[in-house]
Amino acid sequence: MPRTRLQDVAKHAGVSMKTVSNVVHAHPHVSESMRERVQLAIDELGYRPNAIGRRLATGRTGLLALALPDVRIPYFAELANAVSLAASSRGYRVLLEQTGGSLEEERAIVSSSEAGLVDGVILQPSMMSVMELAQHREDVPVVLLGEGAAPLTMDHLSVDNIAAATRITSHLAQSGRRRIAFLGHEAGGPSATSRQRLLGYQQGLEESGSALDTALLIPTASVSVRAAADALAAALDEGLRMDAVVCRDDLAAIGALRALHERGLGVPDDIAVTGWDDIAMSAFTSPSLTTVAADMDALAEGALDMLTERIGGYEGLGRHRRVGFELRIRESAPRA
Amino acid sequence: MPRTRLQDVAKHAGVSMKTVSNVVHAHPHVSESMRERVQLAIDELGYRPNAIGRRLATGRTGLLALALPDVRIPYFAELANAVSLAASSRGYRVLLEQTGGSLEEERAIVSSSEAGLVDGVILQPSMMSVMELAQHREDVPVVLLGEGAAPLTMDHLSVDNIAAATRITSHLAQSGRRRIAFLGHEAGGPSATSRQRLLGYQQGLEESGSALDTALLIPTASVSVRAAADALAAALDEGLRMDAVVCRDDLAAIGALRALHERGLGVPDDIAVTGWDDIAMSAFTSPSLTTVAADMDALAEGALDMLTERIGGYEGLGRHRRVGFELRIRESAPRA
DNA sequence: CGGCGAAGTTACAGCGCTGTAGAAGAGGTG
DNA sequence: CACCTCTTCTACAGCGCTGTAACTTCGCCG
Repeated sequence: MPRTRLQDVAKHAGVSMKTVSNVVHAHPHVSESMRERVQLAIDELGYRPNAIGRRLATGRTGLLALALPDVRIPYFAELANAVSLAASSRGYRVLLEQTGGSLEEERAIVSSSEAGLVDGVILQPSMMSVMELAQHREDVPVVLLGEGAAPLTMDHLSVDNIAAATRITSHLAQSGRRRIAFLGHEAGGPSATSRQRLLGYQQGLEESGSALDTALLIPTASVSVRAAADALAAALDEGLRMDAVVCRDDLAAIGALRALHERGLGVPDDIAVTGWDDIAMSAFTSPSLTTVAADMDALAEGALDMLTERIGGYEGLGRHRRVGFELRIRESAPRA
Repeated sequence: MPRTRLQDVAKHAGVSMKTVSNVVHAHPHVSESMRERVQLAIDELGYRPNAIGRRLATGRTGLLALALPDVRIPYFAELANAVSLAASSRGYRVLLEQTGGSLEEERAIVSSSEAGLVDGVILQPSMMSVMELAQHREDVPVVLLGEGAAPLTMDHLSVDNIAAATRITSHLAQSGRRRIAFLGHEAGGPSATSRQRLLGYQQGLEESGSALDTALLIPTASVSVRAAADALAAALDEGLRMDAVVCRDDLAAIGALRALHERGLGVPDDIAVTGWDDIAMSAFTSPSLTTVAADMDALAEGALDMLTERIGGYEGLGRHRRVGFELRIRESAPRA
């Protein structure tokens, strides 16, 4: 049997479709008696408005796409959670799109062959270049997240990774560490994120008067716990010595903890370790991780704000905003 | 300026709208010359079909809702990833709905006031009762995931948690453990999942001839690393002794590792620990975790299969399927 | 007591697309 | 060459809803 439609309710109540529509959406200018009559008909027929019909008529879908590499990476899970909450508080629902960090998938997101499905897109690019992003068709508003460079024409939210890396490196230097390694940038050319963290690391070393020793830069085959553990293990086994490791992210830090533990090296006594992202787990590793925590709520709220403004018709140039961060000092790299 | 519509392309190419539609969807019975002519018009005008219009006309949206408590919990992130991949291989896209484990949110999912938005729902319920689930309006196909009891009328996929808990408990007993504790069921009345794992734990003890000591049942205030660490620490500090801990999930196990480490207890030498879910992290904790791994791909594929069958019109009774699991034996509870 | 504005309600034309039925054209047969 | 069968294409009516404009009441003022 076909579902009851607005029309059926209207007929049943003996009123126009539009009046039923007004009752459903609690529009003003509907008399109390009419509201009751229509509501009765709605209840009797068990009417539920059809989302698609409305969406077609209004042109708004109430849907946002959130495109990120992989929700299994804890940072992105946190992001998905924050965006999802921020979206639903504004009446939007979130379509989860995993790009797997692949160029094709990212391209598919920004120039989807189908239009009109989502009102806006929140994209955390990892492969697309600025130029390519800039050339995307302006059909749907896009907010960019993350550390990559963003075109002037698009909204962008990021954390000042250079500043954060400088801070965390300085923190290690101030607590007396002298040979501070960096672990976890991609072996096959660092991502924009890794690059910024490396720059900040370098700046932190300079500010504290330490020399940069490129031997202390330990790349990994991929962004994963295993790759980080393997890479650090190999470096140690080859005789590389250090008294601190700035890790590209918490996953790498967890890999580092594992590799150090296996070799009987104490953290933080022999080697201090820092992570990045403040994933839930980082408070519970042994030792717990000193890490950089981005203001995730500000990130999600900011993205939603910019996106809703664009959806609302704002046409200005791209806004490039930074959200805050803080160091969470825990056991793996305590204060001096 | 308004977007170009099917109609515009049709006019531009001097053909009917339907022909353009046929070209767009690569329907058969379109001559080659016509296809070229229409394609040219499409390219010239930069036409992109509007998803909503089609959805209204066909009645299918190509959207599925995935409702789960919280993507930040690693198990659910893995699930979201698997479902998302399985869905996109079938041409569906996934709407992420977080219920926060709250009854209201779960109810809102199954009896959403808006119809027609999604073609189907995959729901991992945590609070709703069988009866309540059964009474939901039959507007949209639903597949249930997880260990809760499911109504006969609805499709359901689960892992045999009792069998798995029996296996992992037996594993501990076989490796010589005698005082095996259970950590992590909810203090305020265990969830269906915890209940089954407890039952399996009990059965595993029985099969190996160990007595059940209810003092070894250690509930936690919530399902989290912190709560588990706190609960186990408190139990140890009160003098409770054990030589193994079956944890409700990997998060609890990580909390346990932490609590044991702080007290100088060796894992697995003094106390063996097992987890559940085989989250990515569990291979990299120190020691790495012996854990139960559900066949996540089978779970996602199975859910999609059942859902697409329902969407395709299957009207039979609910199918209740089990997916496999295996023990991943790692350092925290090695083979005897 | 006619006239006027506001409140409440209705009719109708789309939003952009597809399914159906059938027209037009191409090709083959007796 | 009339007739029939395919194939290709078109016209049109929705899918379920909302925005707009117009219409009807009604209370109230001069």
